[in-house]
Amino acid sequence: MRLDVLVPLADDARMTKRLNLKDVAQLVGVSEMTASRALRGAPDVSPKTRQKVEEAARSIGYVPNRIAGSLSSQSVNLVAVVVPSLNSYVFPEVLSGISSVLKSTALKPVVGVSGYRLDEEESVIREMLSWRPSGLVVAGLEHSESTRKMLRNAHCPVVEVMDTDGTPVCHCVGVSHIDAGREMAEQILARGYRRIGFIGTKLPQDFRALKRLKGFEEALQAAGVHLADRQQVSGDSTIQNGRRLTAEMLARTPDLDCVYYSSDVMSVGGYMHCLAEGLSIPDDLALAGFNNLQILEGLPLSLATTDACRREIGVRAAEIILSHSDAAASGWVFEKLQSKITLGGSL
Amino acid sequence: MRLDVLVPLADDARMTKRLNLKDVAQLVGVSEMTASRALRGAPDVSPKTRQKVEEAARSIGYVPNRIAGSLSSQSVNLVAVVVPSLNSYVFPEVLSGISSVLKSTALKPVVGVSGYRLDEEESVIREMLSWRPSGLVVAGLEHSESTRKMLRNAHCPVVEVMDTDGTPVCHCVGVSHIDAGREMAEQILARGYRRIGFIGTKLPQDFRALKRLKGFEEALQAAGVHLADRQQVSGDSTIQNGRRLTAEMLARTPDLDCVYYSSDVMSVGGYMHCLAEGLSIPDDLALAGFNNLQILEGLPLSLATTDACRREIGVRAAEIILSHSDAAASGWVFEKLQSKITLGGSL
DNA sequence: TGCAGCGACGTTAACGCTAACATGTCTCGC
DNA sequence: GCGAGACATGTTAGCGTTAACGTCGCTGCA
Repeated sequence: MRLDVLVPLADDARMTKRLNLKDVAQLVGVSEMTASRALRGAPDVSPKTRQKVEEAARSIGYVPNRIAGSLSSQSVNLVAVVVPSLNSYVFPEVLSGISSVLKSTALKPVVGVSGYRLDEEESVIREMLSWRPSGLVVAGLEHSESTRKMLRNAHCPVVEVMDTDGTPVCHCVGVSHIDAGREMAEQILARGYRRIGFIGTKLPQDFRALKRLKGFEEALQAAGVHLADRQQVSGDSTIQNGRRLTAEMLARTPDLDCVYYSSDVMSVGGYMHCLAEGLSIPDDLALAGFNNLQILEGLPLSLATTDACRREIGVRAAEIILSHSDAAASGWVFEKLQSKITLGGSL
Repeated sequence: MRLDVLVPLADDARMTKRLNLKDVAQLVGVSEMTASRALRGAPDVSPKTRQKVEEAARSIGYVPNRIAGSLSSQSVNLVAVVVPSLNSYVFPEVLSGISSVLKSTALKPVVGVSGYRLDEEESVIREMLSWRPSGLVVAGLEHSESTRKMLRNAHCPVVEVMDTDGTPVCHCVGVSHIDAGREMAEQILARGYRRIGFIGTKLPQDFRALKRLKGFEEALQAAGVHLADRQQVSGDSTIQNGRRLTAEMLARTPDLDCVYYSSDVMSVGGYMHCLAEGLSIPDDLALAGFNNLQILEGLPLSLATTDACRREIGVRAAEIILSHSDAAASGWVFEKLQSKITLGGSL
């Protein structure tokens, strides 16, 4: 009687035993400890034994159980990274900076998304800290009080990134968005524009966009200028929204000579509106955005923007985590990077 | 003698005790088990006790140790998601589909990035499986043999997404990229274009882009047409690269009447070249891309593309994970979604 | 020859939590 | 008043791994 057609194939994971170190060890004829050492590359294993263990593990398809390993060794080689969004073209570059530093180490980044909401951020951070990571990188300085408490109590280095306008819990790397807004306003004013609009998103918890607007308006006011128009959309930062809002704003306030956008994504939308309407930039309308996103490169016209040092922020954050992950290092790092304006041809 | 100026502040996490369930339980005066039940919302706890435990946990800032919890309960409420890249504007939308389904459940997505490299994919998947997730979603059907073995042995549902041209290890949700390439070629041919170029990236392991090219060329050949020119860049898919390659290709093959790009990001670059050079689309040059990315919306001209159903793929993948995460469910899901061409005004 | 020293392995006891079972305690119906 | 049953809580024994320490045999040198 053929059994193999009656019982499920051993190939089906559901039917196979969950493999553990003991299986590997027994197969080789050594203790679990020796197998563990061999697979981790720990010392005190003869080359011959090590090779046999590795072979056995491979042959049966053993995957170590890091849950047990981490519980035992009290160490987790993960760095939690909490960002508001992955759609915005902004944070992947921060991640890339982090990864580039971590990839030569034993640490791995793990991403969580907070959706620009402090309550969601709190639950994401709680979840990540419950895995006892070796470090935590979180975008922004604004958090709920419970979040702040968790961050203070976290037994790992915590780096708040992107922003320096506020009081960090611990380490901090970023740029000043108030300064960025202010500087762009000054450049705009210096070029003689006076009928200035602002277009952004309405996310009440996109604090950095609000800070840029704040700095921007302050600088305008210092020159006795007020925003001629201003609109914030409730949706995402998209090219389409940027285009639509620009059209609406120009319809409402036809004498605008310049628009400042909360993001390059939207300023590109403004540019598209101008292209479609045959408006000349900067003669008919000047445009400025923020972030120095990659989508700006390749446009026929170089749009004014401010580089937010996203990649460098990621790099520095990862470096701080590394240098503080041994509990030995102490001292808090507060690093204000200098954002850099590019004026391009749109101002 | 004042000790408090000599010993570090209790606020500093490094100096505080690592809190565990016992601390909470002792504070309330119950057993660890009762505290555990209370905090997990398990039954068999009186409302009064539950409240006291929750209060105590909050007051001392206790964060459960999910490593220990998962080891004990043999269950991890994480779903591993492995994608080639987060920069490409493509995968965040898959993630968003996954998250939208999972957010009403106890499961959380965890993202890993493989960088369009099978060896890196293998190590990322090994790492993720070593955390014993409740499910694994991975982009693509091409994997190293070891990866395939791990996926087969994984004691959790595995869903290969994006692509249906190949043999999945287990569940599969995606579209046929060969078909997508073929259909676009047919549309292009139907409109009378015959001098057709292809522009893409050179990533040898972006298998889906290769499949689109394959389907595209097959359909051309079926009509007796050959690619007039073709160039693959070694860098990323970027607007700038799309623009540059378009310029170079037109310089080399001036009589081109249509270009098919491996991605919308590049076709937008082609569009930018045309804008800058005053070329009329589609009269001077027709353009077609792939993915139906958000960046297409808001452009003055609607560019031809194929919608790859990215969000829906994410949604379905998450649903499959959910319905198979109890080991009871069985049967493999193979779901070929229908990609949809949009011709817009560029063909 | 004796023994320090080292390399290669094994043994034990956690790590922090939870499943499963055991133990009260209180209510209710007869 | 008393046992059945429901509920609230406690106890025990792992989960799979690793840190720390123990053991054993062998080498080399006095």
